[in-house]
This record gives sequence, C-alpha cells and structure tokens, in this order.
Amino acid sequence: MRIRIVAGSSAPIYKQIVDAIRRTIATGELAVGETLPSVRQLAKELVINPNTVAKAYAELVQSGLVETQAGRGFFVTKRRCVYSKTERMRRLDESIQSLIGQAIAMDFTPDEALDRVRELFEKALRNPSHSN
Amino acid sequence: MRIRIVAGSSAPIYKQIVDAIRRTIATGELAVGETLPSVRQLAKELVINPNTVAKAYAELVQSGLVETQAGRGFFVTKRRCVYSKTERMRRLDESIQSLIGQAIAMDFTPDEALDRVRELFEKALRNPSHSN
Amino acid sequence: MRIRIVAGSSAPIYKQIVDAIRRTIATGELAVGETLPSVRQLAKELVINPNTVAKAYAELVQSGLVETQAGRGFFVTKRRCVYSKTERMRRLDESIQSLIGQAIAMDFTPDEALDRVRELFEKALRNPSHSN
Amino acid sequence: MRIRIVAGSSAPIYKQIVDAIRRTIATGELAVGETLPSVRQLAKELVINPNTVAKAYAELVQSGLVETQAGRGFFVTKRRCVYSKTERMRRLDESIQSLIGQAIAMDFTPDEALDRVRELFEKALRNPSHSN
DNA sequence: GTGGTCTAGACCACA
DNA sequence: GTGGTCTAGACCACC
Repeated sequence: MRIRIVAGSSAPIYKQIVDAIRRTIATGELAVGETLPSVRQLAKELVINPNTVAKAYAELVQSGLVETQAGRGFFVTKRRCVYSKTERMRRLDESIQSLIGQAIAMDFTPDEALDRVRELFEKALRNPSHSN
Repeated sequence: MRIRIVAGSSAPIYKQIVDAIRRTIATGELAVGETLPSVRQLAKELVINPNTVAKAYAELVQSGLVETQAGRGFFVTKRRCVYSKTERMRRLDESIQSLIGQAIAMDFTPDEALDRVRELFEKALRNPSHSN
Repeated sequence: MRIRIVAGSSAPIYKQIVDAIRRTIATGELAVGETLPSVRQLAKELVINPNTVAKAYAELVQSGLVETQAGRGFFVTKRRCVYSKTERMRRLDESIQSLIGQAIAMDFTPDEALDRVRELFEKALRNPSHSN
Repeated sequence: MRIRIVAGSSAPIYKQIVDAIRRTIATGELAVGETLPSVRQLAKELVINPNTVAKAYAELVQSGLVETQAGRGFFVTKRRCVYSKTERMRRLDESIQSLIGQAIAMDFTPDEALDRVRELFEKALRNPSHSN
C-alpha cells in the first residue's frame, strides 16, 4: 500500500493517513482481515514519527474500521456501522460542511464542486485507489 | 451587516468571520470601496475578543479582498484570485477525497452522499453563513 | 473536580482519567455545557504529562461525551448515544467480560461480584462521586 | 484438556491460557498433583508460539497454582490465595467502576447492566473460557 | 519483531 | 491563557 503525504496540506499528517487508509478499506483495496502496514514501517516509509502513525491508527480503531492485537498488528475489521444513524448523518454533514466551506471560499460554483464530487466518487468506486 | 457566530461550530470564530465577509463581498452586499465595520464595533456586536476580529480582517487583507488605510479603516478592494487554478483544484480535491472516505466508510451510497452535498450546498448559498 | 490516580493500578493512567470523567459526567456532577479542567491544569494537579491528559480527553471527544473548541477548552456535550445499538451492546459486553475475567481470576463467586456491582451502581447513582 | 483460543479477543493469548487453566484447576478438572500438558504439546495444539505457552505457565507458577520440576513438567500445586482480601477487593472495585462509567455513559439503566452482567457471568461459568 | 504507554519539549493556531 | 500537532526517545507487554 502506498500513501502519499502532502506536506503543504492544511490537513495534519495523521488526518491524511486516516483518510487514505479509510479509502483503501472502503474501496476494498485493503480487504477484511488483512493487516495494515506496521506502525514503524509506515512511519519509516513516510519519514515521519511513529507516534503520528499510531495516532492515525488509533482513530481508525476508535471508528471501528480496524482492530488491533498487541504484538501482532492492526487488522481490517468486518464489523461496521459503529455509529448510530443520527451520528452517521452528523458526521457526514460535518464533512460536507467542511467541503462546502472550502469550495465557497475558493469561489467554486456549486455546480463545479458537485460535478467534481461526483467525478471523484465514481473514480474511487470504479478504480480503487489507482495505487498499490 | 450582521454576522452570526456559531459557538459550537467546528470552524474557528475568526474563520467564520472571514467566510461571512467573503460572501457578503461576493454577493455584492458589500460593494467595492465600501468600508467594513470597525474591528471594535464588530467585536462588541459579536461579543468576542477584538483580537479575533482583527485576525479575520488580517486574513482578508492577506488574501487581497480587503485593504486597510491606517486610521481610516478597512475597505473592499477590487477582487482578484489568490490561488492558481491548479492550486485551487488540488485543495478542493483534498476536501472531496476526505469526504468520500468518510462517506464510503460509513456505508453511505454515492447517491445518498451526493444528494446531501447538493442539499447542504443550496442551503449554504440561500442562507450564506448566517449573515444577512 | 478531583480525580484520584492509582499508580499501582493495572489500568493505564489515561484510562483511569477517562473512567473518572465519564463517571462525573454520567452522574451529573459535571453538567452539560460545563468545561472540563484544562489539560495543563489537570496534568499539573495529577503530576503527569499533559499529553496523557490530552489523550484521555481525546477519547472522551471520540465517544461523543465531550466537545472541544480550540483555544477555549473542553465542554460536556448534550449529544448522546453516538453509537449504534449493537455497538453499545458490544461495548457493554466488552466491559463486562473484562470484569468477569478479573472476578473469576481472583476467585470471587458470581454472587459476591454481582452484589458488589449492584452496590457500587447504587452508590454511583445515589451519591454522585462523593468527591467534589 | 482442550483450550480454545479466541484470536480476535482483546485479552492476550497467554492470559487466556492462564485463565483457562486456572479454571480447570478451580473446577477440579485438573486435580492437585496432576501434570499440565507440556509446553510444546499445548503450543502445537493451539498453533501458537511455545514462548506464549511458557509465559502462561510461568505466570501460573508465579501465582503459586502450579509448580515445575525441571525435566519432568508442570504440576498442580495445593491452592493458596495470592492477594490479600483488601487487595482483591480494590482490584475488583476498579473493574466495576470502569464498567459503571461505561454503562451509565451509554445510557444503560443499572437494571439492564446488572441483568447483562448476571447473564454473562452464568455463561462464563457454564462454559468456562471455551475449554472443555 | 509487533503495539501500548508515558515523558519532555517544541511550535503553531486560537481567544 | 487554551488546545492541536509533531518529534524524539524511553520502557513495557506480547508474539
């Protein structure tokens, strides 16, 4: 698995990792039961501190996407939908609001933004993460 | 001009101000050459620290939307784009990718997510950031 | 608010903090909207590293009991039931299994353990945390 | 003797072995003076690392439940209590407090929680740790 | 080798 | 003042 970290991004590194792995799981690139790269290995690969990776992984565990066995590693869970219906909606809305903020702040029209969302959505589902 | 600050929002207060003013300018509510409310007045109105308003104004100046003349106040300047097209696109995509990861990970279908994006977008434009 | 940290405990410090605060919230000792002690202050009080407190607080945020506003502090949320029904059950069972493991390992009879659980439950609800 | 190891369990493998054997001794399934399965045999049976079994046995020896005679194996020793009464109580209470925090925070009523505790307790005793 | 916890300390963003 | 991120490095538990 290859994750690209964008240094100049506004998003913190650990968030970028969470996002990236969430996508690889969501698209099935990382299948249920598979192990994630070890904390130290990924940290070395990305040339960042292991704690930063650990923080990202901890968030994935919290959200139920990933489980951990001490001494063995992190595994993609089969369990899903940890959150209640309203909570899922709340979180989706939060993400969307953040997107809208970005879009409006940069003068994209709603149509431009929506088109791009649709486009990337299809790409994500069709061509799971074009990296390997 | 009236700006409503949402305390519980995830967006920092100064950011909310920046966005709100950006939109009042975009919609023409605040025309080129007009003056913004003074820092102290707006701070009093919103019951927040003047430093926070000052910071928001500084960001508007920085982005080129607003100019300041010492002792006279802040003025709407002629609009110009700050980010290059590719830079804008890159930043937008970043936000979108994050949204998609969230949505798929929480088992929302693309249609559900897109509909919600459209919905919130319209809401945001109809009722721009609680300012009116 | 007073939290006692037990050095010799098998539970990690940050877990003890989570538990303690969870209880003060659950019993209403810390009411909705109230602010938690600041990270640095609590760290100083407990003579531990601020990061450890921050980790505990982060877990409370994740579980929806607490919200944060950067620069202002941590607040008790009114939102509840972040988790789905099955997830709540799963988490409850996990806690119970852990308890049962302890109890059996130390040769408590089920009746002894159950009585004690009942007793402490009543105490918790009746006499919110006998500390202030 | 048959011990089932649950890979996905939160409890470490060696701990599961310790608990399982402790219970076979408590129930008399393994009588005083009897020998435990050899480290290598049990490891092979459970398809785990012999070190893990060795560690479990070491803990049993440490707790006084089991003795070892070099070259001959591990034997069940006469039972004695390891922890003082107050120490046992303190540890149990710790686990219970944690459970109560969880339960109340997730809006379970004491009755719901207690019923579940009782239920899982009975299940645990009827089917002691998947060994039989 | 793996992850888990904790410390110390830096630097930034926010109010 | 507050929290948020990241680093460096220690020590432990587990496999």
